[in-house]
Amino acid sequence: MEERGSQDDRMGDRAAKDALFDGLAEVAKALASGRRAEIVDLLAQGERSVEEIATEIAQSVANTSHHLRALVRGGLLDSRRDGTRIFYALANDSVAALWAAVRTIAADRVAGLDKLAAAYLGQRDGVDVVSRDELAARINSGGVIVLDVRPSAEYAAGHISGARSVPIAELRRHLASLPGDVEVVAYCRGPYCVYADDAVRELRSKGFTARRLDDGYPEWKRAGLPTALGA
Amino acid sequence: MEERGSQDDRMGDRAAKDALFDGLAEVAKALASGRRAEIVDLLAQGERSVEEIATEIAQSVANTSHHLRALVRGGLLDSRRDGTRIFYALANDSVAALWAAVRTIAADRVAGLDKLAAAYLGQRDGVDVVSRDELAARINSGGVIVLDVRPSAEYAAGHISGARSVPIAELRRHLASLPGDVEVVAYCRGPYCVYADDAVRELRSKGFTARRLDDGYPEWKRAGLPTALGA
DNA sequence: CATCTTGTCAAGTAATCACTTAAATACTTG
DNA sequence: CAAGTATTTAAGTGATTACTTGACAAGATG
Repeated sequence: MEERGSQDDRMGDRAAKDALFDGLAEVAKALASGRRAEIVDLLAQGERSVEEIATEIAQSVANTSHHLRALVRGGLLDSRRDGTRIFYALANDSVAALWAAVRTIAADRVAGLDKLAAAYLGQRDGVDVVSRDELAARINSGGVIVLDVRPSAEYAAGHISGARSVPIAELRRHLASLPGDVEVVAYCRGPYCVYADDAVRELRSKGFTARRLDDGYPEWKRAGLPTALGA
Repeated sequence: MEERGSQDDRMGDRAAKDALFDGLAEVAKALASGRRAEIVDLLAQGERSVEEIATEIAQSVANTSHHLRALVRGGLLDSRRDGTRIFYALANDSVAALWAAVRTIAADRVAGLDKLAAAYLGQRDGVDVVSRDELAARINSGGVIVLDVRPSAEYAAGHISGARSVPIAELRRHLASLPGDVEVVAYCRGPYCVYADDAVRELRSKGFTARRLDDGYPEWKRAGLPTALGA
């Protein structure tokens, strides 16, 4: 049995401090798994049922349910029941801020993340980006076509004002209806969503001038830029 | 057999996506331990050597070194050598933002965190708080005494402009020199630092009007409010 | 009510993590 | 270069975590 120094006594109980910081770390623990990070990234688009989430992250429903519980315990998610389904959503805006901070730090400072991103998103050499602010200005001044290449349900739940819904799977079908002399900007779920990169590569290979928004719809909305609802 | 959109492609994507999000989750993993959270909270005050950190979190130097490596790997810390010592510091401002987001979510939404905080900091019922902005205004208009109750080395490394250094251990000695008719505001390392709470309780028990700043020096500095250096 | 759908819980296994002690490095100073 | 200090690495152990399969619980619907 070791005796605590007088310094520790003045600082309060060591065990209590440890417990408090363990409690604070619970929040980080909730995000400390690639699968749970995928869930948060997905739910930044809007609420989803357990089954939808399980499909999206390619895990069993039981395992997904387990992860969701961990995220709720960490305070990152809320759930609500609607009929036989339970829908999960981000608890509030500070969760989106937390996820954004994690992404920023990872992109700036985690060794090898650029390679992992390239492996998933494809070579980004040919994919130029537009910032939110630049795109907002271009939309106002005209002369740009904005494509929302997410699944159409996500477009319906909220999209950039003036954007056209062209899910990536249907892009080929819409190529003919795009004017060839206007720049196209594609966007999707966020900086680590593959749809916009794929769309830009496809468009460029067909002779269009195309770039991607450097992040996605959630960031656009969070920045207070104009959005619209419905089909 | 090169079919686009075949199952093989999707499975390849899946592995790459998992790897990418595992990489993003590395950042959260770095914070996902109470001891590492304590380290980040401490380093928000400024850089520290391994030994100082080990003492502060009450762990062996070897174990602390291990935790520090994990934090560096997650991109949260940088280190520099000075003579025989190695000093660690937060890598940049987004790490402070990350830690602030974690604290906000934990305080708002983690069940039982209020009890853990009370157990460490003591009952906060009698400890009223002042916001940063209110304190900044009060300092400008005069009529308030600001006490920095952190160890004097931390005061020297940076403090709120106009604050007086009164380490908590020396508070009793300074009581006589404080005017009884002016409000006293104490601050320390942050919302989960115990010094300011202890100081306010001590001052109030001696008849002073006293409150604590609701967060601490790092948040003050991050908000761009006036600071000063040196003794 | 019985039955269906959706989601959660339980038990088990392999992998990872936190911490310990002991030894090895990296640098400074004599 | 040798000695000394500060920090990292290695090896080992008990605890925790992620995921699997199979069973169970809560509502919705006929």
